[in-house]
Amino acid sequence: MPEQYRALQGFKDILPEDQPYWRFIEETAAEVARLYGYQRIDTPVLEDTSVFRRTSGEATDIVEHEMYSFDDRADKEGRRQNISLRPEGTAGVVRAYLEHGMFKLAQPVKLYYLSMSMFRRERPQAGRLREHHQFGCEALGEGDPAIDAEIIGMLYQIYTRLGLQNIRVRLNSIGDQNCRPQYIEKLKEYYQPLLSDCCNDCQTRFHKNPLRLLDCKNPQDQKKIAEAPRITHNLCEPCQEHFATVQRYLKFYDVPFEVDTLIVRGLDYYTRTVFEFTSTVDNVALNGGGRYDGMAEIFGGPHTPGIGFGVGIERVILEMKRQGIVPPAEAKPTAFVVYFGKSQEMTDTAARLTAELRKAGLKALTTYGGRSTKAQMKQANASGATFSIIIGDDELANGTVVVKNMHIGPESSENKQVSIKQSELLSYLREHQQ
RNA sequence: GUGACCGUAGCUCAAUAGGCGGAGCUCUGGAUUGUGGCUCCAGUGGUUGUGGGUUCGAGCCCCAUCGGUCACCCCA
Repeated sequence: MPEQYRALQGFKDILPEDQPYWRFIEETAAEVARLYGYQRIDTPVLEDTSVFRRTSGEATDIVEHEMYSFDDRADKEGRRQNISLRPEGTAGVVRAYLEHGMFKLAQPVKLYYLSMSMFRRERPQAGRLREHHQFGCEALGEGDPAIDAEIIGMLYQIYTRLGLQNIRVRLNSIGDQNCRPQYIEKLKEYYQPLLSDCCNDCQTRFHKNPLRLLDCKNPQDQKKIAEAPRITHNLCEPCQEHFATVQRYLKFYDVPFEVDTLIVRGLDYYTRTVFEFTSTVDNVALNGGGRYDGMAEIFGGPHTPGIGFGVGIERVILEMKRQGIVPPAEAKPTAFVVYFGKSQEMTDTAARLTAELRKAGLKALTTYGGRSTKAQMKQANASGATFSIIIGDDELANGTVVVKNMHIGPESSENKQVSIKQSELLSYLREHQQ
């Protein structure tokens, strides 16, 4: 296969063998989301670049060097719009909320999206792709901390239903427009005299995005982080109360969370509550989320509090595999029609019976192209079908079929096959399947 | 963007010291001309990622390039 016809770097085909994981996660997530009153939305994969730029923040890594952005073809006036593949889901949903006037509906408006593609031009590695998929929820138009707890509780319930264990839930509050600027000043004051002793990354963080100083993993800086002022000790009164209430409500959902004052998140739009669920194996984030009370105003909309999260489906699948969780398998066929002979009457009969079973809603397979009897039976066996439906010359002559139970093993003395009228096939299968 | 490791059949991997490219699985056919699983036999499948170099001779050594994996950065 010439390399030019391979999938692009960081892009992956999702093969049939992995599809059961996807279906299991999608069905579980959607079911729980509906339980909490969320409604599905799908937004376009392309948006005007400013939708992401203005919300995520100009100086974030995602916007600065990870977006797939390009000029669209020129319109009639020769203008070119710069558009981008979405790197995250929230901005598009908020854009849609405003565009369709959903702020006029009863609030909050609770939306979820399923397996939407996200694109970031990073170097791929385990659990990180250039196209990945997220399931996400956004609750718009409600600032009550109860909804923060609700959304985290819902997420936890989804993981529980998937069978995942040992998931770390980490929670923090990064304040709002009132208290965060003051905290950042305090943090910079603290770091200023230590800066010359900090790693290179931290030196740039200090100027570019001071909150990220707390994110440094360099050993030489850990002590500085440990003694740095905490955001949670510097929240304004309303933020403090909000955070306390979130934690109180969270207990109702039995979520074993820990407050981690060091999680800050990579997007600028977050306010107050932020959270991450991580695998305990490698601490990699399975999802991230938080409150973004200022986003709608960035788009010129009315003040609209909001909170949401995005779950990385590929990462959840990785974690499920690590924990040995096997998703429900695809249903096996009820019947596999085989036929011995190549006459038109024979092939017509096999095709007709197969079609009738399918029209009746049974999962039925058959063979094509007149293979040997043994080969057909092998195919029937490999398909996992409960019954093979066997048609030979004798059956053709008297309008019957042989129904053979493929699940009865070779060592069993149990009767494996019966001859029945073709007209009784459907009712026989309905009666005897599983 | 930085770094490390790895590229042999559809998949998982062999190939003595640089000396005729192999096996298992899968797939196809057969052993049993109308009956699967177990077993046995046979077959299909390769420009050893690509291009150059060293050598009498390169899957193996050297250089380049492309791709993959992993880590850093960052993130889901």
